[in-house]
Amino acid sequence: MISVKKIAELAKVSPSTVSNVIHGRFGKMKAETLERVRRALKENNYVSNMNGRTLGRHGSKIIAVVMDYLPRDKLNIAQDPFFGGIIGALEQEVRTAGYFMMLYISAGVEESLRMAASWNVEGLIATGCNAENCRQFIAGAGAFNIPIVFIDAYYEGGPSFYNVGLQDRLGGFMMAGYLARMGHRRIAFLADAREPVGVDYERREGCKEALEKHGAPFSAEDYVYISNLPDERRRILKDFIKRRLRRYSALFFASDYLAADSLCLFQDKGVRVPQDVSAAGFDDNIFARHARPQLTTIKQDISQKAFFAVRLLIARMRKEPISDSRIMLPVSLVIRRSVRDLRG
Amino acid sequence: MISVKKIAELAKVSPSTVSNVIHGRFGKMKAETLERVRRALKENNYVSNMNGRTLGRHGSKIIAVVMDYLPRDKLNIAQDPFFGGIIGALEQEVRTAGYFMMLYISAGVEESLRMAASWNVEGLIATGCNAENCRQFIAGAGAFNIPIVFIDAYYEGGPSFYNVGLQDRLGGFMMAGYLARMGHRRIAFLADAREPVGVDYERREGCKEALEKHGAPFSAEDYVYISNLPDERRRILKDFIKRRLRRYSALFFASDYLAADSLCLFQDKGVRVPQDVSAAGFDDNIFARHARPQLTTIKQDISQKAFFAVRLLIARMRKEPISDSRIMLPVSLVIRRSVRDLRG
DNA sequence: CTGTTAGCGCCTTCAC
DNA sequence: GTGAAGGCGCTAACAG
Repeated sequence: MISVKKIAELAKVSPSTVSNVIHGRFGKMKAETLERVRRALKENNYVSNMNGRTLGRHGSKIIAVVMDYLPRDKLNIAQDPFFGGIIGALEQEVRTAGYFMMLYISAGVEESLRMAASWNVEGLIATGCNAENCRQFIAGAGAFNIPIVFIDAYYEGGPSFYNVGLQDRLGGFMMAGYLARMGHRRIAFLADAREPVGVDYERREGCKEALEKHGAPFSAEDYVYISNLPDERRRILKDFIKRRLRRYSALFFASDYLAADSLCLFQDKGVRVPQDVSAAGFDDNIFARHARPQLTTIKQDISQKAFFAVRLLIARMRKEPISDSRIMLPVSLVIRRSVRDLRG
Repeated sequence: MISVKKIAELAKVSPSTVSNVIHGRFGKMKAETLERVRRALKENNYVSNMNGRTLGRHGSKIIAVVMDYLPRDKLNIAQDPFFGGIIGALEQEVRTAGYFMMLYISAGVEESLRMAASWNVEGLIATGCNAENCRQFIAGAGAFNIPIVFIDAYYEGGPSFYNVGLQDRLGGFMMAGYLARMGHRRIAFLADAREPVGVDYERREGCKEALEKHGAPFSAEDYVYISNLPDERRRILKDFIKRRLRRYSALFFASDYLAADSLCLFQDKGVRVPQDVSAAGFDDNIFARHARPQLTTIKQDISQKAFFAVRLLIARMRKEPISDSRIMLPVSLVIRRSVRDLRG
C-alpha cells in the first residue's frame, strides 16, 4: 500500500500538498501540480490508511454492531430470520452512511466494550440486550465515551438510553383484541423464555390487557414456556398438546418462527389449524408466509428498524439535538388463515 | 481511553516497560515494578488502541467478510437463511481465532478491496462471487497482498485460488440418482438464475450426469428458471404448473428455500406433493424441515464451511504450507417425504 | 532491568 | 501555493 509520503516523492511535492489534493483543498493550487499529484494517486492506486487516519483523531468511521445472542440458542442465531435480516439491513444503512461495520456476536458486554474502545469505534448498535446488559453497556459506553443505540431493548435507565424498538405492547394488544373479536376467550401466549423479558414481556402484557378489556381472563398459567432449543420445544409441545391444549381455542406465539415451528409439530400430531385450534404469530416474516395455513400475525418492518437505528446513532455521534430518543416503530395486524372465526 | 504513555507516567516507568508488561515480557522484571504497572493498567481500564498497534506493522487482527449479494434479490439477503447462517458461523470462527470481523456487503470488488486495503485487513473471505468476481478479487488482492479465501466459488484461475465449497456436483448426482432409483424418469431442475453458474451449474450438471447414467434424458428445457424475485417467481411457476408440470414426475430445486417457496404455491394451486409431483431440495436447512411435506434434500453443513474457510485463511495469513487449497465439503442425502416411490 | 528513540501514515498548523 | 514539523498510540531496537 502506497502512502501519502511516497506519493509526495513521486509527484515531487510535499506530503501536505498531497493531503490537500486528497481533501479537495486545491482552490488556489497550480493546475500543473494538481494534475501531477492526481496522476500519482491514480496510477499508484492510493487508498488511505484508516489506522493512520484514526490515530490522528479523525474518526475511525467504524460502527460496531454487537449482538448479545449467547443467551439464546446457538442454533437459533443461524436460523432465526431476524438475525440475518437485521444484520443485512444494518450493514446496508451503515455502508450507505459512509461507515464501516464491525460485527461482534457478543461474548459479554465487557468484551464488546473493549473491542469498541480498542478500535475507536465511533458508535455502537446493540441488539439482544436485556435490562442488565443495557445498564452495563451504558455505564461502560459512558466511560469510554461511545454513543450507543439499542435495538429492541427495554430499560428504565435515565436519559442516556437510546433505543429503536417496536410498539410491542400494542402489537400484543392488537392481536389479542382481534382474537377476542373473533370469539376467542381462552388464549395462551407462548414464548421461548421461562420468564419473559423485553419484547416478549411487552407482547404478553399487551395480550393480557386486551383480553381483560374483553372480559376474558389471562392468568400466569396461560403463559407457556416453549424453550429455544428445538428438541426441548418438541417435548414440551407434545406434552402441551396432550394435557393443556383443549383448554385453549387460540395460541398466540411470540414470534412467527416459534409459531411456524410449532405448527409443524401440530400437523404431525394431527392437530388441525385453525379447525382444532387457532394460531397467531408476530413479525410477519417469511415464516408467516411459508407456514400452512399462512399465519395471521403482527407486522413489523426490520429495514425500518435498521434505518432508524443508524440514523439515531449518527445523530448522537454528531451531537445533534435528538427529539425522540426512544423510537417505537408502528405495527399492524395482518390477517391470513390461521385464526378461525368462532362467531356464529 | 488511556494510553501506554499515561500508564507509564502513573506507574512511574517508561512506556516500553508498560509495553513489556502488556506483552508478558517480564521474566526478569522487578516484582514491585511489575505489580505497580499491572495495577495502573487495571485501575485505569487500559485497552490497547488497535490503530496504533496496526500502524506499527503488527497486524490489524481484522478479517473482512465480503458478500457479493447485490446480483441476488435484495429481499433474499434478509430472508435467505444461508446469509444469516454463514455470517453467524463465520463471526464465531473469526472471533474464536482471535480476530475481528468487518462485514461488507459488496458494492463491487473494487470497493471491497479498497476497504480491505484501507484497514490493513489481514485476510479476506468472499462469498457470492462468480468467476469474474473471483478474477478481479485475485488480481486486486495480489496487488494489495491480501490473502483471500472464497466460499462456494467456482473459478478456473491458477494456483492463487483458495476456496471452501461443497461437492455440489456430487450432491446433484446423488439426488438425481435417488430420484431415478425411485422410478422417476422425467425430472426438471429449477433454479433462480437464467443461466446457472457456480453451485447451481454444478448441481445441475450432477443431476444431468446421474440421469444420463440411468438412461433418462435431461435436456436444456428441463432446466427451469424461476427468478429470485418472489413475485416474478410466482408468475413463472403458475405458468409452469399450467403448461409444463405434467411432463415431469419430479422437480429438483437448487435450494431448500426455492423448493419450500414453490411448494407453498403448489399447495395453493392444488398440486399435491408428492402425489401429483415429487419435489427435492438442496441444503437441508430449516426450510426443508418446515416445509410440508418435509423435503427430501441434500445436506450440507454451513458451520463446517465457516470453520474451514477461517482455518484456511489463517493458514494463508501465516504462510503455512497448504495441502488442499480447494476444499470440497461432503454432502449427503436426506430422505424425507417429498419424493414418491414410483416403483410398483 | 529500565529508559530513550524512532517510525509506522495521516492530518493540521504554521512558516516561508 | 507549498513545505516542514509535530503528534496521535504503539512497539522494537538499542543504550545504558
